[in-house]
Amino acid sequence: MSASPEPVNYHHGNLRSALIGSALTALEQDGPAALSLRALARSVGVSATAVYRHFANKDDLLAAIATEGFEGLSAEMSARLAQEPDADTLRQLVILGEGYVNYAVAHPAHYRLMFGKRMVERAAYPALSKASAHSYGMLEQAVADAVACGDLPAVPVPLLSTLAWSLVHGLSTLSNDNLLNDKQLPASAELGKTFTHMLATALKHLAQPAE
Amino acid sequence: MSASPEPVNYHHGNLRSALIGSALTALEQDGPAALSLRALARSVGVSATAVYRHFANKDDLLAAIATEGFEGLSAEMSARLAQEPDADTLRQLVILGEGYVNYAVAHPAHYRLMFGKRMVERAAYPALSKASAHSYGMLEQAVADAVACGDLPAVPVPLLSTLAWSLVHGLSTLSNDNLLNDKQLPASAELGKTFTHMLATALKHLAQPAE
DNA sequence: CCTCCAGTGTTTACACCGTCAACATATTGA
DNA sequence: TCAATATGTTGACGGTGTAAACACTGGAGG
Repeated sequence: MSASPEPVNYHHGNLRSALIGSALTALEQDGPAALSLRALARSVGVSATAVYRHFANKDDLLAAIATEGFEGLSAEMSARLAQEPDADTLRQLVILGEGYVNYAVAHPAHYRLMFGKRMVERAAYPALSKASAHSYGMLEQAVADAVACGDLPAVPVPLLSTLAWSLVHGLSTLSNDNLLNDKQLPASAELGKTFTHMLATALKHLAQPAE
Repeated sequence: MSASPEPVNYHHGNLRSALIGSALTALEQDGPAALSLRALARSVGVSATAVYRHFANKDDLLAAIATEGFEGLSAEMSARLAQEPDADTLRQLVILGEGYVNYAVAHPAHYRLMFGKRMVERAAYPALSKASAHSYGMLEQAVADAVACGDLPAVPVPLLSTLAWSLVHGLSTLSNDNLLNDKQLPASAELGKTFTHMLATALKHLAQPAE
């Protein structure tokens, strides 16, 4: 998808991407803790230790998947922005938020992994750090633009970004964790739009003087 | 702390709470995936299978700890409310949010566990469901009160509650995951107060007509 | 064409894990 | 006092992540 040469035919064909694909399916069902490298190897018809020709260890595999997740998240947001080239800065923020939440609910396993405990020490995985920084950068840039042209008040950009990020991240995780289901909230397909209203209103009025 | 008889002296003394305590220390360091029942048993000087006299299995142990976490969260929020008995409804909401975020950043391992993948199926653990419902209930109640007395507009309470919860939950998890550290944000001890401003402003202006 | 080598996969082995079954001991209540 | 029950132990089984040593394979240089 991005930077790998991806040899097409060797012994197995392309073990690396087969492993990632199979891992993702398994993750969707049982979560990262339940994912077993051995079962994974079995599922693609390869011996247990073959995995180690492509990944240093389990965390390395998971980091690769998480990286792919951030790339997908950025792609989703970019695509939505591109669809609406004339959006003003506030509208851009809303689009980003919609894209964010939509990606999260559409890829729960990916999303959970991206923010899971195992990935907290991103420093160990440069590609992951870079991908996640890029996603966040899109948000921060949009906030900065909005502040620069006066659509948002001149409040520190990191504070505004954090607010927006907290909102979309919180909504995404709560939804993924089935913590919103028993209340009369929109189906997850509609979550993005509900969020739109929430964020647009909050942003519009945010950061007025405290009192 | 709440509902257990807690026998004071048996074979070990009180294995159950010793295990919970030791588990919590281990969780603070390495996360739930890295917690080993055998290492846990070792750390309190007991054989591996002794754990099974007190917990059905590993998840059961974790659920007990998560339950304790929700009780602590509710307690924190209650205590803060009690300190300020004359707060109006909006101020109460802010107090709850402050308490929430403060608890989360003060007990990261607890918090992560409470919302971790393993605990998603709360239905299997009634005590956990109850404790988590109680925490959420405090928030929803405060929102409902605010709406009832006109301090918040007449927007569906679940929507408002979800917004507030998303915000505090998102901020809490981002902070716990060290995703806010490299930006100029207040030290975690001050996170609660930063949040206060964010939430107070957002709430005050939320739910105006979309346009 | 042959040869060699790096890339890829396998076998074997180790230490650890969660958990079950059978057994041993301690505490308590009748 | 004594049996029932709560608690802890030993031993075993199948699973795990991963290190080491070995084997195949396919392409590059002669």
